[in-house]
Amino acid sequence: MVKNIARPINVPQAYIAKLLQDLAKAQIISSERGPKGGFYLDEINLTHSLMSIVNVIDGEEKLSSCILSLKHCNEEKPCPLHDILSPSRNGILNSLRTKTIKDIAMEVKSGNAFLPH
Amino acid sequence: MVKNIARPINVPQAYIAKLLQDLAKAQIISSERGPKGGFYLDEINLTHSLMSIVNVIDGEEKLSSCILSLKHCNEEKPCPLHDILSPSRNGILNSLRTKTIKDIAMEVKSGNAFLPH
DNA sequence: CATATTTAAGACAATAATATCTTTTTTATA
DNA sequence: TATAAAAAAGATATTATTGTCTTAAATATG
Repeated sequence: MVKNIARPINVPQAYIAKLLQDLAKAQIISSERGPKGGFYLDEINLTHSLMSIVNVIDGEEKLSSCILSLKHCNEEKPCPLHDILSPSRNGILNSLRTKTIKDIAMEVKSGNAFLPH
Repeated sequence: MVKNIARPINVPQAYIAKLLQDLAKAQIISSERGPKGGFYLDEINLTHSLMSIVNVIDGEEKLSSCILSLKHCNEEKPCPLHDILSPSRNGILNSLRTKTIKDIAMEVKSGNAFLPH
C-alpha cells in the first residue's frame, strides 16, 4: 500500500501515490483497488528495465541529452564535455536499459543491496 | 561581454550574467567593468577544475549524492543502484574534478570539440 | 569632468517541479 | 447490500529553478 511505500523512503504519501499511479497506468507496475488492494509487481512487471521507469517519471532525454544542453552536440561535432563524459554516461544509460526491476530486487533479497524499511 | 556569451548558446543574457557574476565572485572567472570590460579567463582561472564551476552553480552534492536520494546509502550499505552505477558515476566525477577549464579550452582550440558561435 | 559602456547587486516575475487535497471508482467483507 | 479500504483522477497549492528588470558602481575615453 502507498503508505507502506512512502514512509521508509521519506517521500510524501500523496506525492509517491501520483508517481505510482503513473507507473501503473504505463503498466510498469500493477495495482489493485479496494481493501486488500495496493501496488505490486507481477512477473511481467519484474522484467521491465529501470529505464522504462525513468521514461515514465522524467523522460529519457533528461538523461541522454547533451550535458551542456547544446542542440547541435553529436558524435561528429561533440561539445567539449562529450568525449570526456560519454563513456561513463553511456555506462549509466546502458545499465539502466539492461537492468530489470527483478535484477535489483534480487540484489536486495540477497543482502547485497539495502533499502530503508 | 555577456551579450557575446549569451547569444550563441541561446541562454537569456540577464540569466547568464547572473551566473557569470557568481563565478566571478568565486574567482573562477575574471571580470572587468566599464567600456572595454567584460568577462575573461586569466592564467589562474584556466587552472580551475570543471567541478569548481559545478560547485558554484549547483553545489557538488547534486552530482555526488545517492541517485535514489537515500540518506543512508554508502559503500557499506549501498542502495540497489549504487554498485551498478557507481563506477560510471565516479568516472564522471573524476573527470570533472581533474579536467581544467584550460583542458577543455584546448579541445575546442585544437578542433577536437565544438561550441556554437 | 561628462558621458557612455560595462559588470554588480538586489528586487521581482514566470515557469517547472514537487506536494497536497478532494472527490470518484473499485472491491472485499460484514 | 452497506460499509470501509484502497487506488484513480483531477484540481489546487507550495517551493525551487529559471529568468527579468532596475539601479548602482566602476572605468575608458572624448
